[in-house]
Amino acid sequence: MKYNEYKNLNYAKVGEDVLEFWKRNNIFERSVATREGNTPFVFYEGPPSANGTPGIHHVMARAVKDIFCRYKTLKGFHVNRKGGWDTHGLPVELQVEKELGITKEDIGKKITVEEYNQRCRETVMRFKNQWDTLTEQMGYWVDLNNPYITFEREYIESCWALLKKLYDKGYLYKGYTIQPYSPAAGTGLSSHELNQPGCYKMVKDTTIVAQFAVKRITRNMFLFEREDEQVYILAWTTTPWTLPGNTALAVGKNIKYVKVQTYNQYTYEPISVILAKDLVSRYFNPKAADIELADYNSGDKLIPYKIVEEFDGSDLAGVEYHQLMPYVQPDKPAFRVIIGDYVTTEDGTGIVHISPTFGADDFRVAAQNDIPALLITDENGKQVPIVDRQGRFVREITDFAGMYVKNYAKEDESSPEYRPTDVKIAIKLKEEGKAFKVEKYEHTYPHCWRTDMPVLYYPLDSWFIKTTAVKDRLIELNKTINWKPESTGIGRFGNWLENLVDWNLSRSRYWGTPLPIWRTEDGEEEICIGSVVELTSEIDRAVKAGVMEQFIEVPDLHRPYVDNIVLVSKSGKPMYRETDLIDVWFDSGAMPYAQWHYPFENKEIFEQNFPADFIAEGVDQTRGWFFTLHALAVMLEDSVAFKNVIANGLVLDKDGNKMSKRLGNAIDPFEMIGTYGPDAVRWYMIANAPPWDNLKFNPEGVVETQRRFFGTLQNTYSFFALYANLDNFTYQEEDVPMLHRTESDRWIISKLNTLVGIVDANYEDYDPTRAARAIQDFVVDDLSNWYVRLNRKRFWKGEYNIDKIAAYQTLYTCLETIAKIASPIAPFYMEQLYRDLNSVSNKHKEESVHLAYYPEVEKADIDKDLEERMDLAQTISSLVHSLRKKQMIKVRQPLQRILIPVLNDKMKHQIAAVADLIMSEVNVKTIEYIDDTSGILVKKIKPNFKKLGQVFGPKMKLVATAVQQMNQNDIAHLEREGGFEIMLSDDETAVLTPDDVEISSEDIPGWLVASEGRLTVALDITITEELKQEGIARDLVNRIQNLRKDSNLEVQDKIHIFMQRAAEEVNQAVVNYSAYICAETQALTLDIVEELPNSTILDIDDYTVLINIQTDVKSAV
RNA sequence: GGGCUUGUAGCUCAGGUGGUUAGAGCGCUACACUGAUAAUGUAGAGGUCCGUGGUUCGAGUCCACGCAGGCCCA
Repeated sequence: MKYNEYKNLNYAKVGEDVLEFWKRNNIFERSVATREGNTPFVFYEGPPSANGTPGIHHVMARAVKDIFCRYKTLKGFHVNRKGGWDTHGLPVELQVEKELGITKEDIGKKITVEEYNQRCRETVMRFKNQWDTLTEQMGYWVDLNNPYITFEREYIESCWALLKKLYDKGYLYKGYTIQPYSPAAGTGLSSHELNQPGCYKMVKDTTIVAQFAVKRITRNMFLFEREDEQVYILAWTTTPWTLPGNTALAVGKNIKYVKVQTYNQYTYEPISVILAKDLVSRYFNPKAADIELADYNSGDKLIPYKIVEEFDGSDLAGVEYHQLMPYVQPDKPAFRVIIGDYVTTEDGTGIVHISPTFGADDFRVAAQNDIPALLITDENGKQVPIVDRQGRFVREITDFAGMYVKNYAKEDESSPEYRPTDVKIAIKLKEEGKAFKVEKYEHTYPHCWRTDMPVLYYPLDSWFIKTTAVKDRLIELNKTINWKPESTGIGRFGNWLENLVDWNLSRSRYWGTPLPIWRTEDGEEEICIGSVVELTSEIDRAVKAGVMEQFIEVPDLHRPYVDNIVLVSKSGKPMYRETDLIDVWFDSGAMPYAQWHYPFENKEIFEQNFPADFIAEGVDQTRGWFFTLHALAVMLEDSVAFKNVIANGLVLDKDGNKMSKRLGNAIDPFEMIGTYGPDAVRWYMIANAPPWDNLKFNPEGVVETQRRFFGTLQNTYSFFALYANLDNFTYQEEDVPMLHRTESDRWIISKLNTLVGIVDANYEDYDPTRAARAIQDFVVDDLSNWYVRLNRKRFWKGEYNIDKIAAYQTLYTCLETIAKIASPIAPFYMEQLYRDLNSVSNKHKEESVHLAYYPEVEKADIDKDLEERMDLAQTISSLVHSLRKKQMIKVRQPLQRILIPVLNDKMKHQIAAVADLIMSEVNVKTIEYIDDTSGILVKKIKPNFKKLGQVFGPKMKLVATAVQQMNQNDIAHLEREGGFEIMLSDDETAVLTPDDVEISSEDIPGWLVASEGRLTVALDITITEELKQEGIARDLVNRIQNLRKDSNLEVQDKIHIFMQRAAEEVNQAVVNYSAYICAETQALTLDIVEELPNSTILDIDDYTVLINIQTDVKSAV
């Protein structure tokens, strides 16, 4: 059995071959099955939607998921991964509408709801094949055979069961939200409809800056200076018709406000007004600033003003004022100043008038501050706003009752009698002294695309889940979730929970999970259906009661089928389904339950798989999937839904721009994988930036990863395989005890074990990037560039002895361990590596690395001293190399010795232990150590700032100066006595200990030195005759090796060398080093001849040498 | 506008709890090596650590205010 050897490994082909192997041998299924009965590691798949093609960012997101599932499998956990598909929602609907060339209006007219939904069902899985292919090719292991699909009957039934549970707990209620509404068309508009071109138009509206009179109560007295002072808060509105609905005023927390004394320009009354400081100049003419308030005469054009006080927005919060237009009274305390997060000083007065029924922001801040909306009770006893659905003021608004708030009656606006309602309101406020300023203002305003009439923001019926009822629990449990990165959990998600509003479930659409609530027309009675069985029996009742003509089986829980069902209430009235669909986020948030058709079946499976140990999705899901999972889990199970979560960032193009098909900068994942193979793509994405940072995806980076990491690893394996095959090393021998292995063997094994621990800790901490980087650094720097480089000869030279076996075993262990610990990130390549090794050695019974187990850290094999001295060896070698370089002495020229000043015994022993390595690496004969006793060391002293800073603090500078002024004698004194007194000032001294400073050797007089940190190395550059000859010998070896290579000789081929007599130094070198040359070049004989035809001319420094090598001695000469 | 996040060499990124010469890889330049060779090694050039203030004996690191990019929300 031989180790596979590859020429020009094709990484894409590795992917294909390994995939084939996995499929043939059911490796994925077995990686789950072989862990059956072990502790489960629960993973939830956030379902993608297959109505679009997958992009490169999906590779990123899924690589992250895959890594931890594979890792946990290696650690022995039982990791089920059920796939899933998200199938409902607006994107599908829009795509279908676009393809059919229809709009929402046409549904139910040009096309039946049934046909429409059928189209959606077909469209949503259109690219499923592409998704499946990508899943396979990128190596994302997830069960695609039994996925959950959100449009399936069982799935929807589970959603219904959950909704009913919420309903029974009192968490489901009908309320309203503020939505764009067209009174002329009598319908709500989606934001999508509003974004149709031409909907936003320039209009000229009457705007009012209204004066809200501050109440003269104790709470507000800080705003008043005099008994008779009238203090008003100014607020601007472009929709005066909303003023009767005012219940609050909003200020910005950090905005500066001022109180200004002035006069009302319509009534000439003296007033004090409050507005944002930055906007004073917009309402007051600076020319009037110098006029005394007392000099004002009624009717003067220039109105004097005086800024008398300044406040922060937060000071104003809580100030109460008198209702501006007291037609209707609220049912709770209102009319006070609140903080609004969206208030600016860009226009208006920096104070915003709040009318909760007519603005979405208004509604939200009012709800957050417990400010009621102004509602009246209609003839049905229903609470309704003060503007009806036709856009008219209700009866209660006496002065304006029945008037359209906008011109929905299509009156002739050019007629001299025509007065918009807004103007009438302005006139009334002017008369009452409540208008500070009225003017026309031109701005854009949305219009209904069908009627061309202005849209109102208006409360429309909506079903809600009362998430605010469990807000504290949501926050509390969120704190137990391990978020990566942490800031998403406490920041983005935490803030979202802090500012929670009830979850608006309603969607006025067709393709989605229907709301399972039936109501009587008066809304008095209702039922929430929680299962198909319940629905069937209710239908049965309805048929018996006669509200339905005949019994129908429910074939599909979608619209329109459920809409055709009429149920009967307790009192015998017909109940119709609330036509809303529910938010698709409910579908995905329900997946922990619905994927198992829980609670109808699989109770045990559900319980074993809840909550999830781990989920991962894009950070854009924070308020989507992450929230709905969390909210449902808290409300239904009083539990978190997931314990660990990675919120990954975006994948941008190499310039940091968002990828889009339109801009043409989108990267095709299939092309990437096809070109570079799945492993390099995955490794690049994971190693380049932490998943939660945005990734600037540059294909050149993939190339680099492939070359630098996979290339190096593959080179190392090839090197191993080449010689192991020659020596028939199959790891059949007993492990060579560590004691009998070389320093470098023990070093790399020590490093390897350290690595295994680091990588384990990083995976455990859900930080794949650090894991990948640690592996990469080990492979490139430690294993390849140091261990293999230093030990090459042990592999290809000499007989198959214990030292050679130790080398093979060591390198084998490193490669195999890397295969295991890197397999979660690069599952294909590492599989091949593992199998290439294991199929020869049969060390493991598992035929796949993904069935194997994560290696244990052999603590006994970790030797920190050894790692430290190898560091020393590397640094010393590097210093010597740099000295050689400066002197232009090539490494092949041996040198006699290097000198290393040692500061203590430990350092000396540490270096001595790796002296052989250093000597062979830098080609010198001996290392000499010099210490204090030599008397030639020049030492350098530097303060230990960290330590001294803590002691001396502000006097640090004095200490530092004193330390730097110490001479050689002082340093010696300090070292000898363990203390040294320094002068800080004339009358202040301090005693230093050796710990307070760092002492290093600086120079060796008369030598060529180089230093780094505390290490200094001196090189003896004398080249004796003997060294010179050895250098020539080594050069000859080198040239002969080249000749061997050029002649295409195999590594093990023996040769005969003939050299024509050359310069005397060369001849001498050949004679003296004949044995060495022969050994190195696998030569059986080396002869100097007088005449050598057919020879190769070699240039060695200044010499010319004629050489001929032959495998057959007879053909020579 | 708000919340979160990023900003360090031409590029991609490291830089626990503050410590005085800010690092790596790639790229660039020069040299070396040549039985791992479509490799490798050594050296060099390259930095207002986004800006401005502040805290401190000492700030890439802590604080404040900005600037620029990104995401989510409005």
